[in-house]
Amino acid sequence: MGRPVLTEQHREQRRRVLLDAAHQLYRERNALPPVADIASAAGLAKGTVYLYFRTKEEIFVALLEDSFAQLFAALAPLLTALDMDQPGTAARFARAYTQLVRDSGDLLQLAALGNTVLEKNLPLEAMQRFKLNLAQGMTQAGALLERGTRAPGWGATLLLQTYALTLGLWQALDFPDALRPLLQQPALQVLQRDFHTELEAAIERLWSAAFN
Amino acid sequence: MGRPVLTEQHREQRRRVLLDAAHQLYRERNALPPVADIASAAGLAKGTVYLYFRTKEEIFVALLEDSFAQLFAALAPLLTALDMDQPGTAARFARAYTQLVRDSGDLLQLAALGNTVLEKNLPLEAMQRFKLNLAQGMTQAGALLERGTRAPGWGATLLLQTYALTLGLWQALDFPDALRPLLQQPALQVLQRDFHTELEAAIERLWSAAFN
Amino acid sequence: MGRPVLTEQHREQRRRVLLDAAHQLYRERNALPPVADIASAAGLAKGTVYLYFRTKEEIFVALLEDSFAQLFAALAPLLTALDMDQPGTAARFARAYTQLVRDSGDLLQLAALGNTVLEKNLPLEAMQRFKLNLAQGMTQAGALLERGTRAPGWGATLLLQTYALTLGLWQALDFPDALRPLLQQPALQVLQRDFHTELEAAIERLWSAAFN
Amino acid sequence: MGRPVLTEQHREQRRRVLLDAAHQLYRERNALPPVADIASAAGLAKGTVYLYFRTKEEIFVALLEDSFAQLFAALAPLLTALDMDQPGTAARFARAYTQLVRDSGDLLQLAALGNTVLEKNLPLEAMQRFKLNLAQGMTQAGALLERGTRAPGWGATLLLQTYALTLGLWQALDFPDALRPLLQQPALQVLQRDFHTELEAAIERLWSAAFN
DNA sequence: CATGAATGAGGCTTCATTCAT
DNA sequence: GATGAATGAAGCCTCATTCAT
Repeated sequence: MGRPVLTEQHREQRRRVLLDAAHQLYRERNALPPVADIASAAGLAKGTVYLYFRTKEEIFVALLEDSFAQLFAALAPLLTALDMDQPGTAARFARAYTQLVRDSGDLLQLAALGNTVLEKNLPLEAMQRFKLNLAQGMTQAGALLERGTRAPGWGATLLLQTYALTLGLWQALDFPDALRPLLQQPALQVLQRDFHTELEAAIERLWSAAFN
Repeated sequence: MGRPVLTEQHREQRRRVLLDAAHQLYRERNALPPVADIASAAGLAKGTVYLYFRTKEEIFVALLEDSFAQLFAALAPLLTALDMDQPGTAARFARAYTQLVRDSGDLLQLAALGNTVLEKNLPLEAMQRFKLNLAQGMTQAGALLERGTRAPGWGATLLLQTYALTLGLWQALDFPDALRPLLQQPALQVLQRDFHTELEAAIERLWSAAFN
Repeated sequence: MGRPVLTEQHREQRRRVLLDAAHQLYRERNALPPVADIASAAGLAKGTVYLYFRTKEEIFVALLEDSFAQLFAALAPLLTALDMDQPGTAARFARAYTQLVRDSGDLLQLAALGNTVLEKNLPLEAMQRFKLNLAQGMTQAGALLERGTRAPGWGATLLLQTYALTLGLWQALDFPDALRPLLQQPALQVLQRDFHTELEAAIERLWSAAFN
Repeated sequence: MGRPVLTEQHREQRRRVLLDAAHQLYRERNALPPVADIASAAGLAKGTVYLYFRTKEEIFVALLEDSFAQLFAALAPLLTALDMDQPGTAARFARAYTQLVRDSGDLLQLAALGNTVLEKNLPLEAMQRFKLNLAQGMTQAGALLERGTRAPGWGATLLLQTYALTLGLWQALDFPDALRPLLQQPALQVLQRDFHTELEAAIERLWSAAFN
């Protein structure tokens, strides 16, 4: 009676192809590309996209979710291994964390779209799932930090602050390419810093307060 | 020289009317309103808008600049009065600062548009001016913090981090209205916090590390 | 010969299921539903629909043919029993006919689609068959009216006029649901009449002229 | 302060150009043409169409309203001049009316779209206006028929029936071009009649009953 | 200066139909 | 026969911006 059940795998593959194409185009253009372009970059027809995503925005939230999932996955062992009784916890975490962020690709770029662009045309359910995943990730990672000796919620709060600092710093220090040349001006000194360097310092500062 | 002065005043008035209309509409709709709507809300014709702003986005950057200017203006006396030799500096600042933010209207909402929406269609010069203002504001306010006894740049850095934490936290905790009902779910606990409360705690933490 | 029979029955069953589903959805939405919806309402797959109908429109013409067949089937005994020598023939027919129409479900709604929507994408052959059926129905029923004493074609003509009056009246008095509330306005009085009441009067008038 | 008030005239002109273009295309294709085609046929840009009509469908209702207005305008003198005390009223009206219909262009073709196609995407207000106009036209023309000696509503009712018969007959006798060749078949005799001839006969029958 | 009519690029989404399995 | 994934044509409408008056 019809087709075998290769379906589920196949479906996942297709989604992947589309996500990769979208990701690629997003990087190139720094803006949500038209669906037509995504489709053709994926070697599929325009209509096919809508078999896998209900909305263009849903594609990008999916991308964002992937990035977050990866980040949290990488964060877990890091937090587990973190020896919080030794001095220098903050510095050690800041360094490792910055590396994670560095490896996380366009996470921040995508995340910055979140509140403004993506929410505009996103099926409610998709938005909800995204927020739930985010909350869950923070809660679980937060628990790893508490080690039973801290007040419940302490870890999640610290991670929330960490995330906020990261996202905000990225936005403050990100410049459109066209503006890059102007960065030379001394008056712009505060803003012409290297994001990752600055991130490490900021996180260390935040965490050092949390571990005293 | 009679003409230009009158003209200049008039020009400023017109800009103001347009900015107010745009601001108002933005608040109502949570999205950049069409130029036609801004114009008619201001009691002007569509084409007139372009006599005062080159781009729709320029309107909103102007709004953003205003907000920042106000914030920095309010920040200066606060920083000047801040007695950094007393204990509790961080807490005192956090409290006062949170109040400023609370009073600053839609600063954050607008600021979140920055890197993604506004930069997309902004005359280079406008973008540049905005970044310069921001940098200058931070540098100057930062100097107030240093009081000569700190390394140059120390204050600006702290303020940059403060700003980043504020902006990022706002984005993390902001929910589209449509999602508000779902906030009840316990799984979303981490994200269902009150922004200003959370902000005060985060800033205090950040600053407490800076003052040890 | 065992196979084809079973097959033929089966085929007829399938068609029926699809027709019923289509009919149902059409009533609910007042518009030709997407094939996907018809299929799933029938518990079948989209592709399957095309094993039984060449075109979406063909489904609805089939529905229409069914309705007409029923109407003519009910009309025959009525016309046969009609005593045209008695006075009041027109009134008696009008009453009985209106009842038939009332019982005929969505015949008119579907019929109104005919010239505009359905013809747009209908295999020529299907359109032809439909028109033939209609013509035949009228001719045969018309013959019943003539009773040999009238000129050939007289009956069919009267029935054609009867049908036309019915269809046209339905369209004139049909209002989209969204407009229903506005029917209160006195200016709309002419159009806010009950279709069946009006139909009976109109048919009686038409027929009374034919029987003098 | 800006533009003179040539506007209103100009606006009317533009509407006319668009309506004519739409009308023309509709005749050619027997289907609502794409807005892009209407625009280019009118020598205007696509977006311009939406300065004059909110919806594609609104264009066609406007066309329909025009046709009706013309028909009613022509009907008034005809009804006024109609000597209802002479015998042969029905025949005289039927002849004159049929001529009006013949001259009315695509009125019927457009009218047949009404309940099905047009209502699908029509601003409520436009639909309402259309129905009001129609009702008003019938009511006023109906009053002319009553000459004070008939029950109020009698005339409007007769006209409603007249309209219904006209519209329905047109639909019954209209064949898509592709089917024209098949009309030769004797089985289709009932339906292969000339619309205007048939209309005159039908109207005469209807009216002859009304004037006895 | 101010106007607002005109422009036309831009982009999403729906859906009938096909066809490989 | 049945399936449903894939296709890609089709078409509406919005809106920033320009420019003739």
